[in-house]
Amino acid sequence: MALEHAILVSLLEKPGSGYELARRFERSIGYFWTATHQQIYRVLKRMENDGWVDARDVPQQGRPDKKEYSVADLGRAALSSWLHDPIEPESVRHDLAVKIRGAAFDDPAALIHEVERHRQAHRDRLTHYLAGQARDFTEPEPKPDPEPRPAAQPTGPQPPPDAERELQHAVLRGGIAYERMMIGWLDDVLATLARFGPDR
Amino acid sequence: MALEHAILVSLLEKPGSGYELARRFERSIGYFWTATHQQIYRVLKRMENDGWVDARDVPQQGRPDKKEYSVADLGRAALSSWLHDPIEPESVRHDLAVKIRGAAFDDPAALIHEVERHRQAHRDRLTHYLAGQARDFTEPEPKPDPEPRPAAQPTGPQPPPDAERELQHAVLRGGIAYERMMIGWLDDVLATLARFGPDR
DNA sequence: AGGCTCATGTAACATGTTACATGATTCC
DNA sequence: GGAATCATGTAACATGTTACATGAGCCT
Repeated sequence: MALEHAILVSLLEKPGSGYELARRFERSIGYFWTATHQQIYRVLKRMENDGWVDARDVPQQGRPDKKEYSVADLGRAALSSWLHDPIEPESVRHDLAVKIRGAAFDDPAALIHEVERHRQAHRDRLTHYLAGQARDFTEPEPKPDPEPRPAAQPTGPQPPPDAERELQHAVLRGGIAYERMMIGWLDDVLATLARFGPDR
Repeated sequence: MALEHAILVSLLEKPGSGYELARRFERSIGYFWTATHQQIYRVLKRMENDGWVDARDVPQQGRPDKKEYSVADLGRAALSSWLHDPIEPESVRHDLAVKIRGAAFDDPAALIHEVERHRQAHRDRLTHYLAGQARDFTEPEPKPDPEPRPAAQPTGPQPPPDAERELQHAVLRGGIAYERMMIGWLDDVLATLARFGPDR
């Protein structure tokens, strides 16, 4: 499983509390992974016990204190080892595809609204991703980091600092490609469903 | 959850044993849903208890007997009701995307082989889908069913008989679009990774 | 006063994965 | 004789989901 690893990556990109992680999993990380706060708190506790992350209490004004987590050496090593382990290419799970094949035994036309809803959701996500891309990845030259990184971590190899940004962009382009593909396919499905009108 | 519904759809398309279902989940149904035989046996047992499916012992020559399941009226009703319930558009989970973002904190070039492996797996699947499409969906006219369906089931509306085939094809086209998208994206990722060579 | 956001959690349950177990037949 | 396929299952464990719980402060 990779929830732990997704958390490690997110904390390496920026330390934060369980709550903040949960929010990120609704946004940028959520492009390719989802998790609820219950899951995150549970896993985070285990990771703390295993020494993968360090926690530090951060008092705040006007807000409850938070525990800010950051990646410990053991966590960094665990991530590195996972990165070097091959994983099986997963197959997708599409509830909607089950519905589409199931519609043949019910009323195909009744599915049109559902498919249109999904199409709209994918359009919305695409719009959101494109906005994010325009916001974060339009500068022709990556701006020279005005404040250099705190310090090079002691462990492991150190890729150039803009690798982080470039690879985030590559993943975002994947999200964009996925949403575009889905919109196109759902149009195809709608055209197919339309051929089985309500009274045929 | 939709494993039960995926099983119902598969059994409506053709009755079969748990073992046969498990095989189908590695093939056609597996395009959009996966399940191991353990899961299938467990769920199938529950479905039988709930009266969603009927089981019938089929003795075979040279092979162990099998329990052939078929969809009962209650199961058909359950499927129909699920089809009419809206579901949330799911977000994807891509281990590989976690790895790609994680590579920024390790050695990006070390990921190249892994990404190439995945690209190959998607190419293989695409080839397999295209072969299936050529095999099953090339006739310009759907062949007139020589042996008409056993009998119209008593429940629910009855779409035209080629709806099943057409909708299966639409789902397969989705699989094809997905694999093509992934291959294109992984090429993009490879080009990005290549910019962070082993000795930069 | 009521609802929202920030912040962290417990408990129960549903699903999914991995390992193990059995036994017949067919193919090499 | 050994491996693969057909066929069905149990048990233990890991993950993921849903519901519930608490409490401070901010906004209207």
